[in-house]
Amino acid sequence: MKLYNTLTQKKEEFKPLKENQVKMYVCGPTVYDHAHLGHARSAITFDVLYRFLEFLGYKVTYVRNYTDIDDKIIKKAKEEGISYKEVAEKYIKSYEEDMKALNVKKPTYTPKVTDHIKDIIDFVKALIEKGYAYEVDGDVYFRVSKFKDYGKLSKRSLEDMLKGARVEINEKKENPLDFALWKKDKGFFPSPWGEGRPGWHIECSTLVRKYLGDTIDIHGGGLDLIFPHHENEIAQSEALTGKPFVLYWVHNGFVMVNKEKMSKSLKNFWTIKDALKEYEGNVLRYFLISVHYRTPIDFSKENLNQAKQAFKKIKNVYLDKAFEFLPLTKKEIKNNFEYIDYKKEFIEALKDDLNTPKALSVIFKVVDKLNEIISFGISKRKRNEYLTNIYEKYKKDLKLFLEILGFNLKELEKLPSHIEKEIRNFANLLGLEDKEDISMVLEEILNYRNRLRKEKKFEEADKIREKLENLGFVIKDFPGKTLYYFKG
RNA sequence: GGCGGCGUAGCCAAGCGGCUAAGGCAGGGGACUGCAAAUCCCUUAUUCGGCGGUUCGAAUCCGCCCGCCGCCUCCA
Repeated sequence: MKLYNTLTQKKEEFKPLKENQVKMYVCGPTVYDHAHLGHARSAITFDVLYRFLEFLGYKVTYVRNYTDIDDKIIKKAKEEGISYKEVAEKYIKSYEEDMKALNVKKPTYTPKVTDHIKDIIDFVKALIEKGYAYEVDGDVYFRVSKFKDYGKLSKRSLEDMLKGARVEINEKKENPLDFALWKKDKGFFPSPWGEGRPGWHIECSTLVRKYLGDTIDIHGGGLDLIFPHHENEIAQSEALTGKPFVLYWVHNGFVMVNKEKMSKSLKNFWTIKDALKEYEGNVLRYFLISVHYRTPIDFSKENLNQAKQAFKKIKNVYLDKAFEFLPLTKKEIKNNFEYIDYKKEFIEALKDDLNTPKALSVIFKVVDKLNEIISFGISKRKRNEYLTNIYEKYKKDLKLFLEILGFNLKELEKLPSHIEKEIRNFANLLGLEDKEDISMVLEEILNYRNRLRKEKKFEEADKIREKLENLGFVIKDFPGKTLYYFKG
């Protein structure tokens, strides 16, 4: 497949270091608050990449870290009067809930920084030994001037950066651009330089090396991490190992609100939890992948509602069982349907730098085909083997495509618990036996209703239909059988 | 100032040198249905921010201009 590489600023053919094996690292959240839609975009972008690479047959080792020690976490802990560990724990839990709701597949490893302090210290020690770092009064800094490739990812020279002014003046540093590897801080972790804690960038370099090795295939994150975070990671890692750190740098674009970046400081963010109150996880996923991952995406309720409507079309056909309920005939039914295999088109779209909008358009082609067949079958009031075969193939393709893009199919078919409760109450009211499986309960109701229809007690039967429709079900009667699905 | 990105129908969004400019949302007309929902058929950009240039041929390449945004400080 092709991937855009920030380092070369080109779309490149993706060739991992080891054939059929991919090592991927993505910067996870700093856990000091609930994650917002920007975090969701990053998580979902790389989730789709992860799933797609696996689909292509690669064995992927995917690592996403939790930065659970940092200035902001400590600040938050002070504000709330709890320990930094409690803050981190709380928001890791929150993040994991969000990931679950968005159906983001668990990475192979999700290490926490505080579980790897020793590795970090070893890393820093080695950098000092090699002359790439120096200690001043309990702090350790990276000596930027010693690393000749500094700036190669963000495309800026040391002179440019200095001219950029806004560089913090720190008397301790040899060069204002040197960055902290270790920060002196009482009460944290013992080290050869006294008690302290890791600087911001060192944790990723350390964890990459520990879990994946000196050179990895893909390193991802939001565009805003290019500088300084990823630039500094390169400096640390390549200074230590002398080997290329990352083959493909992949960065996702921002979530925008009114043409401004969604961010904490602008206070224009929606947390994932806020969004989930109004939109199901599948809809948020649809919204976020309906734009190519490198293009900025505009967040607004209007756009989210469009995504909701669009996704509903997919959902409807996915759940529609009308065709399967049509009576099967051996006779030929004159038609000009033929199966078109869209798999290649779908896969090619994703192979082209993860073109998810294009992939979605292929899904709609399959959706249309299915709807055409269903509609045709209903108009003839029957189906045959030929049509059923095509129908089933399309249905299978649809399922496959939705799975690759990470949609939660189980969630699609699941009934909201309050609806389930109402159904049970209703069955009870009709004097029907309660069953554990809710679909069995529904069958009971519909069987009961069909007996009424047989006895020509239409008025009562219609009342039952009305009740189910009010609960959000689509009810369609066919000779001897009744079709239902929950549309919400 | 340095580096990077964006501008395609009412809205969202693919396309990145050549078949009739994908797809979705919204809208209009028709069909099906007792009604509704879902769905089907038809319909919605001679044109891709502007102006030049390269080319047999450009939304796609080059130049200039206009507008918007991001990074350069913590940030997905």
